[in-house]
Amino acid sequence: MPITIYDVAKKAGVGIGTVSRVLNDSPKVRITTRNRVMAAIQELHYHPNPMAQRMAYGKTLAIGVITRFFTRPSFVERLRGIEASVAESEYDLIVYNVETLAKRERYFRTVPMSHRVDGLIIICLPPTDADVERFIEEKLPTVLVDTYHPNLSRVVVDDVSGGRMATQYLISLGHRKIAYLSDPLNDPLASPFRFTSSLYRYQGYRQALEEAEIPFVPRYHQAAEHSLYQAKVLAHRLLSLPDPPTAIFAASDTQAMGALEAAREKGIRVPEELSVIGFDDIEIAAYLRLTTIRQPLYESGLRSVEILLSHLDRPQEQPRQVNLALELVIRDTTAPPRH
Amino acid sequence: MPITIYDVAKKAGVGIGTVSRVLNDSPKVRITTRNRVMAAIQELHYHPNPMAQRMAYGKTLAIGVITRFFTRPSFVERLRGIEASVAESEYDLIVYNVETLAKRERYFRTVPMSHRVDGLIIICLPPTDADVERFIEEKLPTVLVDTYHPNLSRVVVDDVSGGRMATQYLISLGHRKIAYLSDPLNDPLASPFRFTSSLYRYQGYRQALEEAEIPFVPRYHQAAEHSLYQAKVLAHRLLSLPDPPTAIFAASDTQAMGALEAAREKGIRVPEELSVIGFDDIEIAAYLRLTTIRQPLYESGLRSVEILLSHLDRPQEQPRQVNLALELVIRDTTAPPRH
DNA sequence: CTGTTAGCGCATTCAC
DNA sequence: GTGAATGCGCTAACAG
Repeated sequence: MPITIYDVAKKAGVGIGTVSRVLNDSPKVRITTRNRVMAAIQELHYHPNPMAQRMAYGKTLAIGVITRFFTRPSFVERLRGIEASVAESEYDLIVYNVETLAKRERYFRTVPMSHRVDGLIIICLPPTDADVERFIEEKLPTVLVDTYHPNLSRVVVDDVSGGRMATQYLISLGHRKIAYLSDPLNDPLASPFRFTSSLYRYQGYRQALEEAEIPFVPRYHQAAEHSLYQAKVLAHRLLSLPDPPTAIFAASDTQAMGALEAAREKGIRVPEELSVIGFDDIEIAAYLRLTTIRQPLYESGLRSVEILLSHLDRPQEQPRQVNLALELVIRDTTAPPRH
Repeated sequence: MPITIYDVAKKAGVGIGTVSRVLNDSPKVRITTRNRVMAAIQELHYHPNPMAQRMAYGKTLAIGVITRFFTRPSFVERLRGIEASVAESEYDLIVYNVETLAKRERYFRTVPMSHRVDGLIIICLPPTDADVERFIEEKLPTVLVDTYHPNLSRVVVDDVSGGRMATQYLISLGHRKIAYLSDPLNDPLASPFRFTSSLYRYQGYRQALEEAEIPFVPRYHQAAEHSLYQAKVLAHRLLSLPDPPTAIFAASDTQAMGALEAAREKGIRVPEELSVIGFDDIEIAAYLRLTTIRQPLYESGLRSVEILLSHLDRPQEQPRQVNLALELVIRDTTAPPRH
C-alpha cells in the first residue's frame, strides 16, 4: 500500500495542493505549514510517485541514447560522460544498444513514436533524412555525437583536420611513405550503419599528402572491419609490400594496436623502423605509449547532454553544432624514418 | 496535440473501453469492431502513451542496472547481455554507473525508494545487509551478478574453483613457483566497494597449492588496484625477485596483459620462460592467444534478466542462485617450465 | 497563502 | 460484447 500525497496531506492537516507546493518548493507557502508538511513527509517516508509526476507534467523525464557496440572503448567512454551528466539532472537514462541493422531500424523507428523519452542522443549512427524527419515530426529533440545531420544538433570533431594533423606530423618527421589503415570507407548516405569518421580522416590524410606533394599510393590504404585482429592482418599486408611504408596512420587506437602487434611479429622495431600513430587516445593508448590524436570522448558525452537539456527547456531552439578540439599527443611510437 | 485513446474511440465510433480492449488484445471483442478500431489506430498513427499505461498498471515497466566502471571490459560485456535481453521484453533499461563511493551510496539508497524501476540488477557491487533490507522492504526484486547475498537471487561463477582450475593447470604443466597477481584482497563485508572475486580466486589458488603440497610463498602474491599499468608494475616486481616465479596466475585478463607486457620489457619469453594465465576470456584474450579461465559474461547478463523477469511475474518467488560454468581455455601463453 | 477541482491517458470495474 | 464511470497520484489553475 504505497503512501500518496493524500496521506501526507491528512497527516499534516492540509490540502494536497499545499503538499504539492512544498514538494515543488513553491515560494507561496507559509514557513510553519511548510515545516508541518515536511515533518509528515519524513514520518511517512513519503516519496512522490514519478510515474504520476510524469503523467501530470506530460513529460517522461527520461533521455534515450542509441549507440552501437558497447564493446568499442571510445563509445563506452562517451556513454560514461553521458551517464555522469544525466545523473546530475532529473532525467533517467535509457540505453538502446544497436548491434544489427535490424535493431537499428527498430530503435530508429520505434523510439520516436513510442513517447518513452523526452530527448534522444545518438552516437556514431548517421540518421537518414527520413529518420530525422520522423524525429522532428514527433518533436523529439535529438543530439548527434560524432555523426552529422544538418537539421540536428551535434557534437563533433573535425575529422578531416584530425587526419591532416596526424599525417602532417608524420611528414614533419621526414616520412614520405605513409600508409592509412582504417575501416571500410563507405559513403555515409549509402550505408547508415557505418562510421563516417574514417572517411573524413582519410580525406585529411589525402590533403596532407597533396600539400606536401607526396603522391598517394593506393595500396598504402588498407581497410577492413574494425577490430584489433583485422587491423593486424592489414598491417601485415602493408609491411609485406615490396616497398613498405615507414609510417602507419591508423584510424583508431585499437587499429593502431593491431599495427604495433604486426610490427612486433615481423620483428620490425617501433619507432626506429616504423612509426605508428593512432586516433582517439583511449585509456590503453597512454599505457602503450602510443602517439595519437586525442579527441575528448568523455567530454563529448557531457556536452551532448548539455545541449539536449537546453533543447528540452527551449523546444524552439535552433540546432547547433559544438566542435571539440583535437590534440596531437606525441608519445613513443613515432620517430623520424631511418635512411 | 498528441492523439489519445479518445480520438481513436471517436473515429471508430466506439467507447474507449473497447479501444483499450483491442490494445491489450482482450478476447471479448467482436472481430468486426476490432478491425474498425485497428483501422482507426492506423489512420491516426496512434501510439498509447506509456506513462499513462504505467500509471494505470501501477508499474514503471523499467529495469535498473547498477554497475561500476563502464570501462572494465568484463562489466561492459555483461551489460551487453542485459541490454539484449531487456530489449526483447516490454521493459526499458535504465543505467546507473557507479564510479565513486558517494555515487554508490546515492544509488543504493535512492533507487529503491524512488519507484523509478520495477526491478534491479546489480553487477559486482556487494550490497550490505542494510541495503538488502531496504530492497526487500520496498518490495524491489533484485538480482545480483557476480556478487553475493543470501537473501537475493544471483548469477555467479565458482571463483574458488576457478582459481583452483587455473593453478592446477599450471601445476600439471610442472610449475611449482606460481605467483598470483590480483586486486587488493578485501573482506567483502568490510569494503562494499571492492570486487570479491579476487579473494575467492586466491582461495582456490591456495587450495591447489596445498593439494599439491607446494608451500605458499607470500611474496608470490602481489596485489594492487585493478589496471593494466598496475599489473605491469606488480609483474615487474615478481620477475625481479631473487627466485622469480615460473608462472603467473592473474585475476583478470587485463592484469594478465600487464604481466605479458612486463615479461616483454624484461626480455623474458612467454611461454618458454614464463607461463601466464588470465581470467574472464574477454575479447582481446583470444587475440593475444592468452590461456585463461573463461566465464560466460554475456550469458550472465542474459540469465540475470531472465530471473528478474520471473520474479517480476511472481513476486513471492524465493531467491535462487544460478551457477555458470567455468572453462579452462588453453592457448599459447602457458607451457611446462624450463629446467 | 491555502483548499478544491479539473485534467493527464489509460485500464478496469460495472451495468446494459 | 460494449459504453460509461471510476481511479491511478500528481500538477496546476481556480477560487477563496
